[in-house]
Amino acid sequence: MKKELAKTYDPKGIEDRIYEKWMEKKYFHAEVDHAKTPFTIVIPPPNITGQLHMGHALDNTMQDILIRFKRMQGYNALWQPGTDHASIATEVKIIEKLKEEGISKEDLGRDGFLERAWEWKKEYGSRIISQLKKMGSSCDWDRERFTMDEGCNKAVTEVFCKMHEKGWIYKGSRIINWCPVCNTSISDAEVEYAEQAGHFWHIKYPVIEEEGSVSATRFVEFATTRPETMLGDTAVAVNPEDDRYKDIIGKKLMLPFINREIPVVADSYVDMEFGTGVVKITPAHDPNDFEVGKRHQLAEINILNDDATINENGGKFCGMDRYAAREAIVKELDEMGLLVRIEDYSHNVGTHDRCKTTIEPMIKQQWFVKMEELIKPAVEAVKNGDIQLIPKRMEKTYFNWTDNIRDWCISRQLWWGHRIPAYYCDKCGEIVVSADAPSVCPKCGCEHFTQDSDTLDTWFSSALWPFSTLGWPDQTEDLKYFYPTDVLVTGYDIIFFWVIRMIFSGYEQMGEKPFKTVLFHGLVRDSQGRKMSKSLGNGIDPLEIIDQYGADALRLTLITGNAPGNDMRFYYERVEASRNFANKIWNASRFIMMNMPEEGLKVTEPSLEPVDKWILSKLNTLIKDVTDNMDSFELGIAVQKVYDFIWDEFCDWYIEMVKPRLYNSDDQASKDAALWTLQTVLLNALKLLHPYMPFLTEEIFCTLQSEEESIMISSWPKYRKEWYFEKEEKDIEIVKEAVRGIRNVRTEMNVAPSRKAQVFVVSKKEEIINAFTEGKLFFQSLAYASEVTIQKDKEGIAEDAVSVVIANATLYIPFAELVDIAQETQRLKKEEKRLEGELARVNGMLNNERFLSKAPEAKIAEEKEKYTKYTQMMEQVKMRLAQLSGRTHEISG
RNA sequence: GGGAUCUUAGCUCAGCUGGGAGAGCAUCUGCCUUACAAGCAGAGGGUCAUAGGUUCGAGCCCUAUAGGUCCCACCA
Repeated sequence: MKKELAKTYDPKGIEDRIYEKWMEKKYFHAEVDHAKTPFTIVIPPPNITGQLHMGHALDNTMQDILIRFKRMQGYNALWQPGTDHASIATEVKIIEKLKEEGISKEDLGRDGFLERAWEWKKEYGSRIISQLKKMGSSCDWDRERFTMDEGCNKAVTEVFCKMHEKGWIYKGSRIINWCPVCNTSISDAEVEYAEQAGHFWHIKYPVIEEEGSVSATRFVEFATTRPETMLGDTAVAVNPEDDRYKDIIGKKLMLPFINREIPVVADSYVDMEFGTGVVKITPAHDPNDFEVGKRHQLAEINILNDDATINENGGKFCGMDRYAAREAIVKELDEMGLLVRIEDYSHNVGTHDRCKTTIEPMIKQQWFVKMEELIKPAVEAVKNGDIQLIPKRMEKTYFNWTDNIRDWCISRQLWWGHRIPAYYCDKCGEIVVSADAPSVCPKCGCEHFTQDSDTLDTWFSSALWPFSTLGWPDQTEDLKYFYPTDVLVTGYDIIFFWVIRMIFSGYEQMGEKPFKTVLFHGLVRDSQGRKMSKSLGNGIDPLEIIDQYGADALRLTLITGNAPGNDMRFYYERVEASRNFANKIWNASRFIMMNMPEEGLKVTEPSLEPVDKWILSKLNTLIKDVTDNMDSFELGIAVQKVYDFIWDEFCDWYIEMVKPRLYNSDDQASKDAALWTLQTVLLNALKLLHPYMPFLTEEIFCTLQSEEESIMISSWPKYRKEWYFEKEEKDIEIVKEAVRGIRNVRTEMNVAPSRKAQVFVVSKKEEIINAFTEGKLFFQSLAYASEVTIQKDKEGIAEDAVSVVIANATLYIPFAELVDIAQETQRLKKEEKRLEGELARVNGMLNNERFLSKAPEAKIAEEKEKYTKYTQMMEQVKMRLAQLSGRTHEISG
């Protein structure tokens, strides 16, 4: 039956309809099947608070391409989807919403708050999923998971208890990063350093003399960027080698306001060259000072409340905000004559990556994961290639982190998240870590416990994602079959947060890597190269693009011309180009369908003509190249090749070349062969393109091949020996070159297309003559030839014919009127010059003995061949020039 | 301070293990040729940041320099 398609491709309506069909047919669903090889990808779970942004769009397009590719190749492809509870991000959002209602989370209480949080999850968790579906993502939605669902919680608890037992999870008082706004500790990875303009306050403390009196003349001067922390100073340090201060080491200073006597200690941590060579030591509020304090047994005095106001240890500044206190302290120091000077100073300040609040280092009891041993297999795996990072340079970033790893602070003072499975005896305070609340205290026998109120860092559960989603800690069939997963696709920005943690968790819990390959992509930036962000308002909504241009166009845009790990800029013009390509394919398909017989094509073994063999051979090479590229994750290169093939070779050449055969019904066999080839090539090209543009390819495939139900479950094309046609490829390329040559001179000579002209081909070479004889027709349809005459010499060709020189042949096109000989001469001279250049290069190589002795045989042979070709072309150009010059003389003489 | 990366056509970027510089968009010229003007045919445009080096041969490898971007550390 003849199929009708609309004149332009309109993705609206089509995409949703097709996606629904795929869902209904359960094509995305994967079950354990030992007859097939699994190919697994776990999705980087998007936040339940999130909305689809360009980063997701890119990330999911890449995954979908790989999954669809492998599925078509016959793998049992599983794309495991799910969402992340994103503890802090979500909690902040919910608090904001509560604030609008005029209530705080404390008003609701823990249980009430969690109830609200689950409601939130229910409402918004599905939003991002439906948006992913719009992209065409072929995830197995039957397996959708959530990082805080029952199974994941079981996994988290299991890991926590196991690691605690092993001693790798411990509770301790450490300097941690405290966010006073979010009211929680955060890990080192969550601290973002930002350059801020600040001040360097030069301050001095008076020395306490031998007799115990505070000196009015002797001071020790130092500088600080955070003067308010002086309230917690418990020492001042100098370098032991520093001659300037040797005499005061061991002496005491008087801390202003607090009137605490603090010692001068010697510690090599102090840089003599920097500032005055003196550092005030605040062990409770600075990581380095904390270390110094440990070495010198200094007191750790916390001066801050959780909201960053000064606490009772701050004396009269108690209750003031940290910045207000800073101002007040500086003012009073100045009045006391202890402020030496103020210097402008730009320095890096640690901020919380979520809320951008300046963090305060504080000493707190927190839970940590000991990293020293845990990280080892993760380092080894990447070193020995067990896990491959793409691009390879990401390894350096990876090792940079693993080599300087510090213990991971995993407790968060939040409610939304996995609650720490630690219980404290109400009577004696004994800590019991276990999956369920203990009934009796092992120490005192008390039966009342209180669970740790903290929750875990959200990445703690994401770290288990590759196996928790497959059923771990239960030894499920899914887990045995699908684990380890194959590829992880993600942005390089979460390499520390997530990738590394999944790797060491995989080795520790499963004894096996979580994935074989990590494919990194970069950031999608705006057209000016800026990060897309809410505050800048420069974000482009993928859903709007889909609405306007279709998901396929968006997907193609995100993949084309982008190498792994590189950032890209987003341009509407590029989406338009992608959309145009979709339309191009649409129309080529439409053309083919319009020419198909009503009853469908019956031919099974067509007698192929050279041009059919040529395009099949080209397709064959394409299949091989694209498959190779995709196997090595070169997605951008692969799709570029499909694009070029479809647009240039197939549409601009092949279709144009076979049109006369389709319009002429005299030779049914030839027509059938053309139709068969058109259909075969199109279907195969569509398959190659399907992972990139799933909707369009499905729509055409099903219209063209009504007996097959879906392209996505069709088989991936394979290279076939019988589709390799060396001779035909060569012959058609010669014809193309000649056609291009003729078109070229015609435009240069300003000959209107309507004016047909006879073309003479002069060549002595048998194979050239054959190629042109076979391709005669093409010169009429593609190069405006009225007639093509092939002969061995110049006999009968007008002297003023325009000539086109190609290898082994010269084409002459005599136009009715005189061609401007000067112009024609000039054109040929240009060609002569070009050939001179080519010959000079080839000669340079072939006359170089070192080249001949050292270059590979094949390369030498190639250059020799070129030499012959260019020499022949040169001869013909020279000959033609000589003829024209003779004619010029005739005319002028 | 340490590290990574980039510098290729007017713009945005490809260019895999070294072997005659590419694409898209933009520009110019001609075409509404019965699949497609979201198109067709043609054209112009690049000492591949700079300077050295290795090599028969360098956009690609090495060194240095300049400029941009990013990551890590955080000298108070």
